Amino acid sequence: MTSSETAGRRGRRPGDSQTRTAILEAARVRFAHDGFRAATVRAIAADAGVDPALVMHYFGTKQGLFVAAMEFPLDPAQIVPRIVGPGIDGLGERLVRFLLGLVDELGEANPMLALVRSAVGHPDAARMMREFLGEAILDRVAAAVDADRPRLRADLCASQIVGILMARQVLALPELAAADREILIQVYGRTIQRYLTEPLESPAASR
Amino acid sequence: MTSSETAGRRGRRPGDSQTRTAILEAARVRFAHDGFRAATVRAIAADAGVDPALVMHYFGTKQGLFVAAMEFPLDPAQIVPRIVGPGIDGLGERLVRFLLGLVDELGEANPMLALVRSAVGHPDAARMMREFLGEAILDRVAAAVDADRPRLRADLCASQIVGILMARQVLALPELAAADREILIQVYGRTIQRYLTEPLESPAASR
DNA sequence: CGAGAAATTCAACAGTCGCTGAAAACGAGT
DNA sequence: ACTCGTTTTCAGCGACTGTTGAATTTCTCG
Repeated sequence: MTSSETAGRRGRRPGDSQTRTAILEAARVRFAHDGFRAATVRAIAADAGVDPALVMHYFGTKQGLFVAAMEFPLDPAQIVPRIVGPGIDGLGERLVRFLLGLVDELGEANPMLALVRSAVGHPDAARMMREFLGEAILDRVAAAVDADRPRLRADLCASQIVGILMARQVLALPELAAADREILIQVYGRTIQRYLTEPLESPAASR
Repeated sequence: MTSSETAGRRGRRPGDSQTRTAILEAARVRFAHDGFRAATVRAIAADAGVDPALVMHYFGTKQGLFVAAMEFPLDPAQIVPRIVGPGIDGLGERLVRFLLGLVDELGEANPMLALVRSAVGHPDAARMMREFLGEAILDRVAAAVDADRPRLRADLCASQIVGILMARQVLALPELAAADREILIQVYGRTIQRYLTEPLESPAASR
């Protein structure tokens, strides 16, 4: 792809340099595909048509590259109001619709998928996932609904959302991947709505 | 731990040999902790108090060790009837109760967690997870319920179950880990019950 | 007791990984 | 034209990985 006649030679290439963003894009794809540990600096550099040392020059360490690549393309302060704004009714459906739309839109370079895949065996990624999905989005959504135990409700939602990502993208469950999106939005939307609004039974009042 | 005076010397140790099962136990713990890729043969051997070469002698390859370690301690043909037997009513709750009980009971050496953690970046593990959770358990449970699209319903259940494992064990969401088990059983149980029995809206009847 | 099978370790090979230091080629300012 | 900072590659180091072949000790059976 990036095999012009100047690439491969030593020293700076002529013209404007977009190698930094090319590295970031390649990193997002690789991290989303393989997770933090299995994605190698060498492979990312090769995808970007660049020497591995250049990656270290720009981002210092592999971890630094990971943090830079996970910088999310969307600001939670903008998306949360769009989900919460129209009111409690249909909240779960809007959240799931937004999530599935995001997955389709981001394609191979999906930071959320990269975080999920990396969280396994890389605690830093698990923390980043908690901070983004939990604190930045779901905690605010749950707080907007005026119900008891908003933090627990946010965690319940997170468990179903992460499960959707794992089942569709990682496990590749066939019926789930092939299912009509509107059906998934309605089914999962009702689940999220329940986790946000339904009364959480106390164990004493068992049924 | 396993530092008797005979260990470390060359050749066979005196007495009965339980090293094979010790290796399997250490492998389950390591695979559950770190996943297939990050768990090293050397670390597993060290935990078992054994030379890495002995692992290869018994199991051939790291993949062979993985397959042997994932041999599940429970037979699906025995557990599925216990869940389905009492009837449709309370099915979801029984399934979730069984799952959470299993997680507590297995402790650190949890093959399900090992499969989830390994599925990322190791397609063989993803296939094993699909075969065990999907085909061996959930497909049968969903088939016992007489509803349309049983395969899709099984996948929906799988997505929530995998999400529970990820959220509690991998992401370690604090409220979810601290929550009362009976509450989780009831909340998740209702979700599973819905996925198994509720009508799946058609996209044409979008309302 | 003697022989073969089993269990166990040692030492090492070949590959990959993240990372480093130096050198080369280019762009921009004076 | 000269200099300086930026971009880029090269070559390599040290650590770690799965795996192997041979050597050593013990057990088992006749």
